[in-house]
Amino acid sequence: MPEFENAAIARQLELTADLLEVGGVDKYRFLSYRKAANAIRAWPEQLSSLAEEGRLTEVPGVGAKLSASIEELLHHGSFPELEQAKTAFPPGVVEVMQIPGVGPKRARQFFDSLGVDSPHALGEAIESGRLVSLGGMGAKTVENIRRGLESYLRHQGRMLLADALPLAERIAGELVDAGAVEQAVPAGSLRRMQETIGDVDIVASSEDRGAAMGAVRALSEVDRVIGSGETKTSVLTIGGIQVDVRVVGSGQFGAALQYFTGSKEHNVHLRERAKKRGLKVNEYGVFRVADDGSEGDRIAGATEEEVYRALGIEQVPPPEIRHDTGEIEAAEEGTLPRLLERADIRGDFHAHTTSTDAHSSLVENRAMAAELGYEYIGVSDHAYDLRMVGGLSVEELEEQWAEVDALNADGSGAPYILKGIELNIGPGGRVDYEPEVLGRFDYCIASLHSGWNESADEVTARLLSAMDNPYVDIIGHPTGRILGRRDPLPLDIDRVFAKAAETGTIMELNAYPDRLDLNDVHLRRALGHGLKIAIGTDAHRAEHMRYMRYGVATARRGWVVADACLNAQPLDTVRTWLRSSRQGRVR
DNA sequence: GCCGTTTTCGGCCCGACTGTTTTCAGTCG
Repeated sequence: MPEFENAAIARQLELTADLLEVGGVDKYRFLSYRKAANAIRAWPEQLSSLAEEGRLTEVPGVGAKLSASIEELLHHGSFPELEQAKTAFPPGVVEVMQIPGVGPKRARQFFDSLGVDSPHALGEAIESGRLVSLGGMGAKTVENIRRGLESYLRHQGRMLLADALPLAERIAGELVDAGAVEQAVPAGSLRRMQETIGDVDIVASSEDRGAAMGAVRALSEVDRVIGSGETKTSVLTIGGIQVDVRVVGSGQFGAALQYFTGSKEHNVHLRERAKKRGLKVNEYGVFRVADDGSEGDRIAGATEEEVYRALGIEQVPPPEIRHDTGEIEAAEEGTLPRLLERADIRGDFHAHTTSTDAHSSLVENRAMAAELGYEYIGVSDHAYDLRMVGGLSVEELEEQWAEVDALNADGSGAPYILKGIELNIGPGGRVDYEPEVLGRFDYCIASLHSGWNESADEVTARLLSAMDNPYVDIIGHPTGRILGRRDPLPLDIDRVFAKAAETGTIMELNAYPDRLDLNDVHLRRALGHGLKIAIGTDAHRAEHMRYMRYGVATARRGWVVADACLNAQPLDTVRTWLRSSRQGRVR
């Protein structure tokens, strides 16, 4: 039942949690829904299979009650607790709760007193002056909420990693350069390289906090100061992005960095663990707890290594995998793998040229590949069937191949160019060109560019059938999602991965910032099927090849190691892998 | 609602900042 994949179940549990929180139930009750949702989102097996085998309670945080609710959800699309919660409050109230400055209590108050059941209705209540008339609502609070609503509506609360990270790095650099702080590092979801970011968190160290906070308020990017205390300053940038900077002493920097990197779930697990050992962790360090319960000696805090070691964890989990999905246990046992790094990458298989819809030439792409230190670069323009973006005819291919051969023979020592293509997966899973043409490419990527109105069975069948084609080496941007704009295709992802394992097909991790497709959860699942991953930037101009950074970050979030990554291999290994996928299938 | 090296019942993570209800509730991360 692919329409209820794990992420969808997690969303329903989170909605239930939010509704229960607005309803004001015991907090540990709604927290348990959230905790289970977190575990389910990252769980490597389909919950529907788990349910059939009666193994749902193997998921941490899922007990007797929740496993019954999940079974109901799988069979009937909902469950009694959710339905009951929905009758108490319309789901729009949950949206209101997501607005900065509004939490569960205020969302409830606005609904009860004014009937506010959507962000839009909240805007009307603010404009008409009804909000300020409520108890506890002063002019300043209402103004904060109004600005929060504005920001929420502007980018639905999230921005792309590739938009936020450069801003955060520029600000951190500015603070260090100004001499206001010793160190400044982006923390939070940015440091974890999450695909979208709510706001920018920066952790800094300085012995003169007052001066540091002043320097933050004086940053050139600042439009407005939201709040500024001894240790934290929040500002809104001219671009409407909220930036929070926390400053601590240098002896506390590691603890603060750890604390503000999160994730929340990771930190909760660490603090629980600390408590069991008679310790306490906060943003200032790791402390012993005295017999009377008061804070005792401080035993760590200057570096993250110190903090984790004080908690009996020898390896520092890389920030990208701090989701409390097994990394703490693995770090403790010392079995965390060495994750893929940018320096491991030797090439890029997904780059377009001016021959179709891109803005850079083959020569420019090759120059960028050289600049990035690559050994090889693939050209993968759109194939014939995608006429609207200038898909290449066989004659045009001959021209491109001649150019590639000439460039490869020019004796310049530049990265080797591989002849690739991005095929379109059409009706019935058919792809462009005849087999004789397909056999002349070094590799073929095949991608779905349609199917959002098809059923899960139809679109999955189309993809499986494409993988039966022995010339299809790589599946491009497998789910087709575009962050903030387009949902993923309704694929049965486990059937896709099983077929890929059977046919030796490699899955792409498309590194383009609004795709990042496969995502972290899918990647981990793909690795579980023994699949290989190819990270491609889908560059439509040479500079886009720098997006490899976000691809590598997403790969790390999915626990990908260099041995599983096609473009972390030397060229002869790449050829071997590509050949083996065709072996025994090409006549 | 979950869970067990403190427990099958009674716990369940921590601190800063803001605004307003002058002693604290709400929000945030």
